[in-house]
Amino acid sequence: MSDLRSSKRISAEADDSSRKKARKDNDMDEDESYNPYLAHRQQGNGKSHHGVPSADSPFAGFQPRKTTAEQHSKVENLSDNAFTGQPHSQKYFQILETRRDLPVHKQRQEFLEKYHSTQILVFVGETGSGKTTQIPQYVVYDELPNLSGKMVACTQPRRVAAMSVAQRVADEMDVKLGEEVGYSIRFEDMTGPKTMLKYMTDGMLLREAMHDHEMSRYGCIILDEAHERTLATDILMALLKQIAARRPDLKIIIMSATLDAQKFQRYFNDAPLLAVPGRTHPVEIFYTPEPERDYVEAAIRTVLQIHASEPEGDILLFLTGEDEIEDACRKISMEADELQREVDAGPLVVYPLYGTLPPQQQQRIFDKAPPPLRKGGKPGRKCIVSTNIAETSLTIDGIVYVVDPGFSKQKIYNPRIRVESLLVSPISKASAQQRAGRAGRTKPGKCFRLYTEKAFKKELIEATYPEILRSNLANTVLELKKLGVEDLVHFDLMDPPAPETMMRALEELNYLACLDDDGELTTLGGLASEFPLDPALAVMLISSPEFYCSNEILSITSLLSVPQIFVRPANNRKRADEMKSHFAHPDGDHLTLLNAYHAFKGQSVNDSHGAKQWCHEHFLSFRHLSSADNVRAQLKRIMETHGLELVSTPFEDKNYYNNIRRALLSGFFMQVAMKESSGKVYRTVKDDQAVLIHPSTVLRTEYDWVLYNEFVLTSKQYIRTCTGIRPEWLMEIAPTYYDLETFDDGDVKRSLMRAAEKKRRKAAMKSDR
DNA sequence: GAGCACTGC
Repeated sequence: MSDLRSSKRISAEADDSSRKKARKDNDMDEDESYNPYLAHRQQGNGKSHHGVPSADSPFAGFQPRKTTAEQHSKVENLSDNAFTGQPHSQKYFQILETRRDLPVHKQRQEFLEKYHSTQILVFVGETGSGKTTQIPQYVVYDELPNLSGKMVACTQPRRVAAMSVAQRVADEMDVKLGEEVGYSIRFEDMTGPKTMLKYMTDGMLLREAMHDHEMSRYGCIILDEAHERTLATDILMALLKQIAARRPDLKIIIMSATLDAQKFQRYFNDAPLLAVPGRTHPVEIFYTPEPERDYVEAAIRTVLQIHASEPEGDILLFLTGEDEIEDACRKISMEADELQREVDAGPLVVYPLYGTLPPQQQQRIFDKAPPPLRKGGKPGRKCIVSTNIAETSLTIDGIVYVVDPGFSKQKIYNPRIRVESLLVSPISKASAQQRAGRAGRTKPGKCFRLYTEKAFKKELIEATYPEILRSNLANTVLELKKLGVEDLVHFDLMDPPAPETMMRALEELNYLACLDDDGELTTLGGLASEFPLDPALAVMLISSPEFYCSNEILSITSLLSVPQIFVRPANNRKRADEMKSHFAHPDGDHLTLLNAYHAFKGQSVNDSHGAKQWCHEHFLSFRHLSSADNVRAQLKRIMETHGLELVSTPFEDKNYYNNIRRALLSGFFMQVAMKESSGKVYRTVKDDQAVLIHPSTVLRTEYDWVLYNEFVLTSKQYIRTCTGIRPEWLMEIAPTYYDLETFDDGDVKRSLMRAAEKKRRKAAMKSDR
C-alpha cells in the first residue's frame, strides 16, 4: 500500500511553488517578445538592437508577429535569398510556383491574422493541404528567428517524416539542410547555429524539455499530427499548456486532422481554429449487408471480386499481423492465377507490408502494377496486404480500392497484472475514415467495408483510445518527474489515465528506488531518466558497475532494446534453431544474447563486410545487431557523461556469469517467477500469475527460479527471455521487495524462507571457522 | 513447442 500513501501525498501538494520557481528562472520579459536586455544574444545581419529589421535589410518594414502575406510574398519573390543573401536558384522559383498552388496558400493572410490574435492556435488540414511544409515557413517569416534568436520547432511522430519534410522545406527555402532548416531525431542532430526552423520527433522535444523546462530556445512550437495522440504528443500538449501560462511570448500551434478539432480547442481554453480543405478525391463507401463471420476469408473474396470486375486501379487490404498477411497473400495469388485461366482476368501481383519486413521488401510496394498479359488484354494490378502501417506511416499512390475488414492489433495494458499485450480489436470510426481516404489520393476511389453500416455507426468508437490510456506509465511518470511536474494527479492531461495505472507506475518506481516514499525523484531516479530506456533497464545499467560487469550489462541492455536478433524463417526453422544453439548458454537467454553479440562483434572486427554474410549464415539479424550496436554507443556516452564506470569481471573468473545474472536482478527483481511443485508451470512472484516459459528459450537446466524480461499474452501466458537465478540473491539484492513480512503464506514465501535459512547457516559456518 | 500492430527517446 506504500504506493497509495505516497501518491496521495503527491497530489496534496499544490504546484504553486514550482510555478513561482519557474517564473523566477524564466528570463523572458513577460509582456514583450523582444526584450532589449536580451539584445546581446541576438546574432545575424541587418537588424537593430530591438530585434526589428534595419532599413537596409530585405525584411525592412517587417514587424515581427505583425507581418502580412503580401510582405512575405515580396521577399519570396526577390532574386536573392533574404535569409542567406545568396542568389535564388532556378529550382527555387519552380517550387515556389507549386507552393502557391497548394490549398493552404490561399489562406496565408487569414492564417497570419489568426496567428497574431492568439497564443495558441488549432489548425486543421486534411491530407494534401500542404500544412506540414507551409505553415512552419509562414511562421518563420512572421517570427524572424534570425533576428529574435528563438527557433521555430515542428514535431512529428516519426523519424522518417521529420527527416523527409525537413529536406523538402530546405529545398523550398533554397537553403542547405542542417543550416537554416534542419531536423533533430535520435542518433542524428542535423541542425546548426544558423537553424531557424527545426523539424523533430515529438520524443526528441520531450527529451530537450527535461533539461530546459521552459523550452526557452523556441519562440513557436508546432505539434503536427496531434490527432495521432502518441504518448509524447499528449505529454507535450499538457506541458505546453502549463508553459504557455508562464511564457506569454511562446506561441503554440496544434495541427491535426479534422475529427478531433473541437476537443483540442476545448482543451486549450477555447483556442481559435483555422481549417483548410485538403486535396483529395471522393471515395465511395460500400458496406456488407450482413456481418461477416470470417473476416480474412471475406477479405480475400472481396479482393478477387474487385480484380475480376472493377476497372483499373490498385488494391489495398488491411489485415492485422504478419502471419495473417503472409497467409492471405498466398491465397490471393493462387486464386488470382485461377481467375486468369478461367475468366481471362489481368495479372495480379500481391505484396505483403508490415513493419518487421526488411526495408528492401517494403520498397517493392512502390513497383508499378504489371502490364497486360498480351496486347489488348485486361490491365494488370497490384494488391498490397498491409497492417496499420499503411494507415499512417506509409502512403502509396495509385490505390483506388481499399478493403477494410475493420480490425487491427492494438496494445492494451492491464494494470492489475502489470502486463501490456497486443489484441486484435475493432478499429475506430476515425481509423475507418483514414483507411477509406487511402483510396482517393490520385483519383476517385472505392472502399469496401466488411461490416454493416449499422455496426459502423453504433459499434465503432469515435477515435482510437490515445496511447496514454493503453500503456504502462512507469517510464512516463519518471519523465514527468524529471520534467519538473510536481503534482501528477492534477497534471492536466487531455485524457487522464486510470488512477490504478498511475498507482502501479508510482509503486514500480518506488520499488526501483527512482522515487522515494514521498514520491520525490531520487538521485537514482534522476540518473535513470537520462537514459532512453524503461526504468528497470536504466536501473540495471546504473547498478551494473557494482557487480563488476557494466560492459556486459550495457550490451545486454542494448540487445533488449532492439527487435529480436535471432531470425527464424518459416521454411527453415530447424536450421535456425540449430544455429541458435551454438550461442546457447545453459543459464539463460540473456547470456545467450550476449554470446551472439560477442560473436558478431568478433566477426565485425575481423571483416566488417563479411559480417553481413556471417549473420545470414547464422540466422542472426544484421540489421538489428547493428542497431543494438548503435544503441550501445549512445548509452555508453550517457554513462561516461555521468561518471558510470565501464568494467568487466575477467572472463576466467568463476563469477563472470554469476555477476551478470545478479546485475540483471538489480533491475528485474520484480519480474521473477518460481516453479510450481509439479510440472512446468511457474508462478510470478507477488502478482501470482501462472505462466509458462516461452518455447523459444534456451534454458535447459531445471531452474526453480527465473527472472524474465517480458510477459507475453498470446494463446497462453508466457514469460520470454528468461535467466535462471538463485532465491538467496533476491533478498540480498532487493531486500525491500523481498521483505518476507510482506508476503502471503504459500509456496513462494516458504521457498524464500528456506533460502534465507540456508544462507544464514552458511554465514554462521563461515564465521565459526 | 510459439508469433512481433506501430512509433519514439
